[in-house]
Formats: sequence, C-alpha cells, structure tokens
Amino acid sequence: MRVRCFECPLRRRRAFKPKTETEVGFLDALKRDHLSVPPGTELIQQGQEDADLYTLFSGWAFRFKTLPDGRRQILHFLLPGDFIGLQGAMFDASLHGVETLTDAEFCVFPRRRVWSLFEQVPQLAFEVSWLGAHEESMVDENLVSVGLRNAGERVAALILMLHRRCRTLDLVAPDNSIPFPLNQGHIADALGLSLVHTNKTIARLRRLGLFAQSNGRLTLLNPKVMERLAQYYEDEPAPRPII
Amino acid sequence: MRVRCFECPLRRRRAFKPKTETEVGFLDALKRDHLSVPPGTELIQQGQEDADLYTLFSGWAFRFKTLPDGRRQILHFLLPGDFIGLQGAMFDASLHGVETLTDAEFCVFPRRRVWSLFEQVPQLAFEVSWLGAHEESMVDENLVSVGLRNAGERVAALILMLHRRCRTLDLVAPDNSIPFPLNQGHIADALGLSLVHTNKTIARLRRLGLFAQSNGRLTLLNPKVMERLAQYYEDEPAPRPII
DNA sequence: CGCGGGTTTGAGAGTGTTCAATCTGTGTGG
DNA sequence: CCACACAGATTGAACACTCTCAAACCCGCG
Repeated sequence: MRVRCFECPLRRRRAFKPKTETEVGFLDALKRDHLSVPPGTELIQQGQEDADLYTLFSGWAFRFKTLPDGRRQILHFLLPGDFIGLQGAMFDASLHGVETLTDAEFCVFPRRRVWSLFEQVPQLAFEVSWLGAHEESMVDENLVSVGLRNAGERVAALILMLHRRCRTLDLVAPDNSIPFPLNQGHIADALGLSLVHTNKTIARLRRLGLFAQSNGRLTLLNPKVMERLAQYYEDEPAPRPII
Repeated sequence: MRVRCFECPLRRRRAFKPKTETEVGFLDALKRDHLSVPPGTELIQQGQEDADLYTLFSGWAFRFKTLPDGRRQILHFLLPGDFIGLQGAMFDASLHGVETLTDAEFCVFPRRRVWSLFEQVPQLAFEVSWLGAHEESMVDENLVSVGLRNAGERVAALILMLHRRCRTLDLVAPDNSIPFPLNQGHIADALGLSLVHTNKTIARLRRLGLFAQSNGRLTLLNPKVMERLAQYYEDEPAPRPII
C-alpha cells in the first residue's frame, strides 16, 4: 500500500529535520513506489546497472561487498530514514549489494530523476549530499573498528553504535533494549572476524554482564564499561535530513 | 602563487571531465586561496570546527582517524584532483584529520559558500556529490581489504589500487613505476597491521618478485599475480569530475 | 520425529603482535 | 672529514589472538 510523503510518519520523528511543503510535494511526485519485502531480500545486487534509489521506511538492512571467492564484508547497517543507492545512481553499476535483515518497506525513487532533484530543488540536493557524507562517516567508523580494535572492542563498538542510532530513532525500550535482528554471521561479516571467534567473543562479553540478548532484542547493561572498552564516545547527533 | 581556475593544468588532464566556461568562472570566484605546504602538514585536524574545503592540486595526502589512546587508522589516500572536506562542511566538526605525505598544493574554498554552489550551479553540486560518493566507494574498498584479506593480500590490493589511480592521472612512468611517498608506518596504519608484520609481508612480496622499490618510487613487476593474490580487479574508470 | 538454521564448544594450527636490537642512509655540528 | 643523532627499515624470538576443522546442541517447524 502506498504511503504519501505528505503523511509520512517517519519524517515527523524528532530525529529528522522538518521539510517545507514544496520539498515534500516534490518528493511525493518523485516517489515511484512503496515497496514491502521479507527478510533476506536482495534489494540491490552488486554490479547491478539500473538500481533505483530508496529510503528505508521501516525495518533493517545492510550494505555489503563480496569477493570473487565468496567472502563477504558488511559495510554498514541501514536503519529507517537511511537513503540508499546514491553510489549506484552516480556510477554505471552498483559496487555493493543491499539486503534486508527484517521485513522492510522502502520508498522507491527512479534513478533517472536524481538530476532533476539537483536542478530543481537545491535544498534537497544538499540533503542528499549530507546523507551521503553521513553514510561515509559511518563506513569510516567501521574501518576504524576493523583496522584498530580487537574482537571484544569491535563487538562493543558495533553494539554501542547501533544502540546510539536506535536512540535517535526512539527505538530504545524503557529497559534500554533495542531490536536486534542480526545473527552472529552478520556480526562476523561486519567486523571481519570468523563466526566461531565472534561467538566466543560475544559469549565472553555477555558473561561479563555488558549486555544481554533475548527474543530478537539486545539490552545494554553496562554502557559505561562498553564505552571504555571500545573507546567509543559520541554525543547525541543533531536532527538530520531525510529524503 | 595563485593559480586561476581558467588556466588550471590539472583539470585538463584526460582523467577529468571538461567543464563549461560558466562553471570554471564560478569556481574561480569561489576559490579563496592557493596553498603550498610541506610534507607532514596537518591540513585538517580531527575535531576541527571551521575546516574549509580543498581540492588537492598537487602532491599526496591522507585522511585518518585516531582513537583516544593514539592508535591511528588511515582511511584513504588522496591524490591530485581529490576533493577534501565535504564531511567537515556538512557537520559541525570534522570527524577525521588530513595530513600531507609530500610537498602539496591545495585550492582553498571557503566552507560558508558550499551552499551557494548548490543553489547557483546544480551541475557543480552534482559533481561534488559524485566526488563524495566516489570517496565513499574507496573507503568501502579499504574496509573490504582490512576485513577480509590477509596481510599479503592487503598489501597487494593497496599497491594495485594506488597504481590504478596513478594510471588514470598519467603518473605511471614507462617502466611501470609510480611515485610512492608512503613509508611502512603509513602502510601499516592503512591496512590495520603492525609495523613489524607489514615490513615482513612487504619483504616477502618483494622477494617473490611482485614489485620493487627504489628512491621513492614503486615498480609493479607482476600485476597479474598481484591481482590474483588480492582478488582485486578493476577496469579503467571513466573521466570523473573535478572541483 | 527429523530437518535446518543458528549457536555453542573444544582443540590444534596459524597469522599477526609485541619487545628488543640491529642496521642503513642522511643530515648536522665540530 | 669524522662523530653523532635520527628516522626508517629490518630481523629474531616469544607470545597472543584469531582461524579452521569438527562436532554437538538447541529450537521452531513441517
């Protein structure tokens, strides 16, 4: 079922900067479709040449690359409000794939019309660039984890980052828990660790009482120690654009 | 000494897309300064709040982040034509530092005026976004290296990537050598390896006859084997924008 | 009840790290 | 011209972290 940008409930959350009527009108005209897919759907395939642009409306997904021999690296995780496919729209082919972790909905924008956005609504073009720069900063952060931190620190940093992102989206429950649809394979592929070692590391941190997991949710039990362990500190971000 | 955009020799190289007179005129008006600095200069500091935007006009540099305890991760290397500081201009503070590897020159653009570029010259705004997306794709690639490849594969992939980038800039000499201002510390910090292990890995690949180094240059001796080792294959890129 | 995906555990083999020294080439001051 | 300082490159050895292989285990589902 179609969701009109005028009534978009996502945009209204306090995480996002408000838009003018004109901007919303333009986006509503630009939006080609509203897509619902199950977990494990490959929204964009690595190498795909005609990938459209999307905003993740609900659910979780991730961006990844695979090597010829099949090894997979998860580049970063996508949460509601994230803009998807800018690289694909700029280059001939998408250099990465995108796959859903949960049931997910997407707003679909035709790739042909990106240029019209730059031409006609500079404010939206600026926000697209902002989102691109923001995505890059998250990849930067992941690269720091994988390049500099050991297994325990990486797991801690990943969980803290996801928890912080959920906080800005008001997805944190009163008991400090967040939805957590990743399995250990995803975590391993995101952190550049083997599945077995990821498992043992998670078990160790859990035994240390840093966090707990149950029925698809993760509860932060000791953020202080986690932050010290991962050397990960970040303040509350200001409201961000949404396309 | 000031270099006017009208006479910019860099832009004329075949690596870069041509610009209209209007675009060049706008950029020439936007350009505030032409900066020359020695090797090891910190052009942008991590956390700096008023960082301007730059185009690397000549020389090499790199973008990096450091953890509170001093460990440093190099995010990616900058070559002539690369656009610097978009993240810094979009956010309150720059989340990374930028440091030169060689004598280098930069075209300086005031951060206040980014918006005017989006507002007045959509084509340039589009190209700024293109460059941002392109930079992200390079960080993606590095993350794949650090997350998935072992030491030998990482070194091979890094050298192949730098060689390919030099090729597009016509920096490859007839003997297949490129300028190579990185020391082993930089390589280690870029690849997430210790200095000692980086040294031993480089020595091994050199003994295998894959490449050679002498007086600040690196010669690719066996690209085929390198590509197979690193599983790194990439075709010649199309001309790209330059700001 | 059996299957499959995801999780857990143990053990041995490596890859990569740390510590500590040595070596080399270059530049500086006497 | 030599002594010395210094940064970067190199080497060896012991140790630690992470990987691979192999096997169980758990749980929801047909």
